[in-house]
Amino acid sequence: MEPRTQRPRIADVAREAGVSKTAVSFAFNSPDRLAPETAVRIREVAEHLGYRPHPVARMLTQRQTMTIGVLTPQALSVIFSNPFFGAFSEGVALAAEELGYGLHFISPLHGSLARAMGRATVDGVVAIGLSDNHPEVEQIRRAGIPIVLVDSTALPEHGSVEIDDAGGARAAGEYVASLGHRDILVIGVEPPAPGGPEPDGVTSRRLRGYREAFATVGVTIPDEHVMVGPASIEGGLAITNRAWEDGLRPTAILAMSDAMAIGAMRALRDLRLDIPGDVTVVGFDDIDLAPHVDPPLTTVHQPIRRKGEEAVRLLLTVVERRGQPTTAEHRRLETRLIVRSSSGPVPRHREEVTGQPD
Amino acid sequence: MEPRTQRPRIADVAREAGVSKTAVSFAFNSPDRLAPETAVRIREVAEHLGYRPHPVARMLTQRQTMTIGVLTPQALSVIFSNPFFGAFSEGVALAAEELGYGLHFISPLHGSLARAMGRATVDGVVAIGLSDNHPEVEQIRRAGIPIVLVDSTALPEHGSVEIDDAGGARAAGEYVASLGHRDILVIGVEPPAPGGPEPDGVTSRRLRGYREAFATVGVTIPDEHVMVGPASIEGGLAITNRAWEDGLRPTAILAMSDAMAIGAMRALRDLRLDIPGDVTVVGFDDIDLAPHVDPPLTTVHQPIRRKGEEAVRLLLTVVERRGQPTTAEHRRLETRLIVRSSSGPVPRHREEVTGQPD
DNA sequence: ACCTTCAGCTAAACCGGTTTGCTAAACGGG
DNA sequence: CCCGTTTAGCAAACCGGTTTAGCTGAAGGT
Repeated sequence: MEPRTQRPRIADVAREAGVSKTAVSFAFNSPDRLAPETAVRIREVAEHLGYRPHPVARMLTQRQTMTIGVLTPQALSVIFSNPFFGAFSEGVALAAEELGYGLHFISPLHGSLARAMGRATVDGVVAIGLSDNHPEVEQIRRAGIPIVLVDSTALPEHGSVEIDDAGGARAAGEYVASLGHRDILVIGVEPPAPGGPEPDGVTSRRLRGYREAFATVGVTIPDEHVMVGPASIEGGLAITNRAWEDGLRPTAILAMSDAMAIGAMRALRDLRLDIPGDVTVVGFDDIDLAPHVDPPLTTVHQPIRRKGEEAVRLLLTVVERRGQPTTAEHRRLETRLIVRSSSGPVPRHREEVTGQPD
Repeated sequence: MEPRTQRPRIADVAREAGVSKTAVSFAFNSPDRLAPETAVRIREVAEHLGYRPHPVARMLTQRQTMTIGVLTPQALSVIFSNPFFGAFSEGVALAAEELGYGLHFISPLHGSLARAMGRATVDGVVAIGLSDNHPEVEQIRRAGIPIVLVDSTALPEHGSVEIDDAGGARAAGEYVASLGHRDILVIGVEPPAPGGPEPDGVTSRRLRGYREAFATVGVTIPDEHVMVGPASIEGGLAITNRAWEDGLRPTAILAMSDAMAIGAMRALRDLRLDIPGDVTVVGFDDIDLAPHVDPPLTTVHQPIRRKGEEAVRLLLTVVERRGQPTTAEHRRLETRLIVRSSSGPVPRHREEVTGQPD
């Protein structure tokens, strides 16, 4: 009776080939330290037994995993629904694959990101959208593994990649203002952790840009005209409906994500409103599908894939020179406004009622 | 001079707390085997030292990684550009997160999927689009870890989740035929490995469905009217352009992926053709954005997220009862045609020239 | 003939944890 | 007060590899 048909171990190969474990290890990792025919024979025996070195054991001894993590404060099951994240992952994957690293996605485990980090066997992580006031941010930082922050509150000690959020938002705002719009609804992405006001997150930076733009024409966007929700089609849809229920009748919507802008357009259409005839909609991200939606979306372009790529390259430079205390590098990528067909001038009948009231 | 500020090990905590390694381990894993105050003290010392059990070492001893892999024969950097994959991953992530498993994406490493599998520390994998004639399929199978096949050639020994490809395609074909179309272009997804004809892959199954549908009206779709490429917007765009350059002038395009259908629509628009006035376009997948593109896409709906979820649940039932030789379960999910606005009757001026020639 | 060198291989230590088997002290019942 | 049981904690083995230090025998040099 077979004891159990287990996966063969290195010792099994060694016994079968009549050599030591060391020799088997050499046959795989440094064949030059063995007589050529011995190496060949060992590999034949291994092949015959179906032996593959156990990756976990190998990781343990080599003290590296050849894997990088993508850390998100949101559940993967929600963030994957945003095409932005797909494109970002594409960039990450591109660089990781090129450099021979595997990819591990890390999201909160039973509500705790730190716990998920603890389980993850990675050499470094790219954190996306990790805000400064995340309750576990300290634990995560001190995990002792290299981190690159993307779209997060930048910190001197970690590398970071971000975009010119304020600039992009300002460009969008100025453009919309120049079309004559004065009654604006801003749709923002919900801070990952429902914690505090996230003083310097992506949402705040973009909001600042919008506000700066309107300030130049003497308009302030009141807080009640800024509504946040999950960065998805449904999120944008729900917010727009809520705004209309609240009695808001903006002539333009500035959304901080294309997915949300698309949701907003859906809601507007359901309200029998024309885009851009009745309402102008401007997104943010410029996802692949932005030119293909109905109507083609005016939006702020950002180099999403490149953001992923650069983050990985930055990360791997610090991963690969373990020890040397690298000075953290900070990169900022540019944004630019892309005007398509979802934006237009203020509708005639609204021109008088808007503007500064008194 | 500090020897090196390393990550603390269990022995450091043990020494500092004046107990054995065993006690430290117990403090974390089975506190009930220790006096309460001892457990607390040990955890305090650990916290103070910033100790976290090393995940790799833990995996080694527990013989499980609490991670599942998503295996794709394509590079992640290409497959992530298809929204279908995003939605699928969403389903996978949903089930994995719920059950406390992490997610690892496995794609070919330096061209070899088997090598990538070898590196990956996972308890099981969900393989998507792994065709039977993939050169490394045997090695992957014999890796000795549980596999569930999705959209792949099903095999009795592994669990599988698939959809009614032929049925969905047939429905699309019948609908298009009923609109009077007789001159069809089929846009298919390229088999992952450029190997052979992939006799029973997704592409073949869907093609069979299309052909069955047209057979009922006495039309055969010639091989020159079936063109394949990467499942992306660019893929669909390129194929459509190539078809027009080849002199093809179909009145309807059946695409096996929404992304490709969207690319096809872009190409048609660039050719100054109206959709559906001049050409009808039908997709496959029904991605989230399908209703939002211009024009809203007629397509075959499949439960993408559920496919991911079910695959993971299937996988974990076999992962969790290691040992018992489970009988592999095979699930097939339904598809249905969703008619939107990208499809319509054959244009008048084409009605006479089409039909069965002689 | 003797020493050195080198090729080819091995035993043992190690990576950082968990688990098993055992011991010593405290407990408790009669 | 004695003996069986429990409690608290420890040493050592183990998971499955890699790596270091060292051994052996044959070739090469003089």
